[in-house]
Amino acid sequence: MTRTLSEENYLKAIFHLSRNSKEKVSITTLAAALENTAASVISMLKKLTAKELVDYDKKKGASLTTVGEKAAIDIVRKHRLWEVLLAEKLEFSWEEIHDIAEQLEHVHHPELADRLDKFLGFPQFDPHGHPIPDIKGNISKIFGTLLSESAVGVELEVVGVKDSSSMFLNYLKKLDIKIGSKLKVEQIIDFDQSAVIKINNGGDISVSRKFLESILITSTGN
Amino acid sequence: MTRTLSEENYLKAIFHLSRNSKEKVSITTLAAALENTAASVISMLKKLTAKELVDYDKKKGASLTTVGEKAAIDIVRKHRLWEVLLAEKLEFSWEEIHDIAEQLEHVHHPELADRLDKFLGFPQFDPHGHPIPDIKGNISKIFGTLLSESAVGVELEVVGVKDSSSMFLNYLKKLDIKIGSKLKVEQIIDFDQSAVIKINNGGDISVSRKFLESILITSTGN
DNA sequence: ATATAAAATTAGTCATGTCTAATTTCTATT
DNA sequence: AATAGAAATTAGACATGACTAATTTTATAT
Repeated sequence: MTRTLSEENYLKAIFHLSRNSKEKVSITTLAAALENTAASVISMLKKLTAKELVDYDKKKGASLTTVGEKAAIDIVRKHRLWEVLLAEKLEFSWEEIHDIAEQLEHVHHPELADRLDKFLGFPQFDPHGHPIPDIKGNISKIFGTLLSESAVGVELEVVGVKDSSSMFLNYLKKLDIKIGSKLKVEQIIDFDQSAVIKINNGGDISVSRKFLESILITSTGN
Repeated sequence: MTRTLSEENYLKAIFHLSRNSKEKVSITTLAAALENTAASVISMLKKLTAKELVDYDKKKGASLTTVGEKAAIDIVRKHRLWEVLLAEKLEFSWEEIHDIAEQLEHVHHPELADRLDKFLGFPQFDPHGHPIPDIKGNISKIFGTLLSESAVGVELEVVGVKDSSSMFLNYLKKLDIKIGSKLKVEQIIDFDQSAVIKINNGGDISVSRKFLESILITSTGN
């Protein structure tokens, strides 16, 4: 029951997409996420259905079976643990670790994740603020809320990002935003839902709605 | 110029085989090492020749170009560095690390090997006693000599193995032989070149010629 | 020198996982 | 209910990297 690289990437994509929207995933959505064609997606879903990793209903779309979900969580666990190692031990930066972890997550060994977990001191979150599934596959609820949900004028602290692309992370780097940074929403522009925010009590800057929806924060209680 | 998994495995195999025998490598030898057919080897050698990673002469066999050798050394460097991490940090045992490192060696990132090297404290040898190529690709001469070359009655210390297969390493584990173990060749049997050896000043045991040729030792000067 | 065995090569097949180009099936709107 | 547009599906092609089954070349022993 060894899984190919492609199979693992499909499982992971279905997992993330159905977690976001909480629904079954359509062919078109999957195709966009994986940057494949709809035809390719269909043929792979047939294969995964035959392997009983995926349930596919032409009306409602694809979802993971119990076995498929376990496999997906295992990959996500490895991805996030490797990210911690890359960032904390090998001193890679926020925007470099994702692409390396995309490769490392496919390394197979029954004990690898657990050994990593132990070596790293059982971290709860990866460097992007995402929860690391535990040895049993339990995933703690995401920590923090979206910056887009925050009230104006409240002191906030960055606890994670929803987008791990190096494009976004490089942008954050340029803005000097990292986990722990202080933010405050100064005003929301009705016209396009963009906002003016203050970073680390410094200058104001204008950001898009998409930006606000990509950052996880907690209120620091002020 | 990204290399596929298969390409990398061919480069590595040619590197190891031509290092052992110091000669160009034949199709048959490569096929045996990679557990592929001769036909498959030929078609891959054509591809690698077209990419200028390999020189292939039908009379003399295959060898690596300068670029090909650099690529091979890079893979070997990553393999051995990962083995150190797996053994020293993640507490995997001698016989487990090779197979995991076979996967990890194919993870690509321009700085990964150097970051690992630094984190691990610039190790000179991997857990099997093999030299780790440095950042420039220089490989220190192999440390130790073959147990098969040792004189009878001399106190010896294990510094490495030539065979990293889990089959051999499990055998060593059963015999309680690891790096640093004391050995002494008690006698050589003329008939089949097997030997009686003493392990850690304990009981005598009989081993084959093949065994003697798979262990690297130094004399402890007694 | 020639027969035989080993090694190398060629030709053609196959599985995997993509793709494009139709074609069919849904879905939403009028 | 008819229909336009979106989504899903099918059919067929292709690259990769394996394979088997001949066939040719090379090396070796008599």
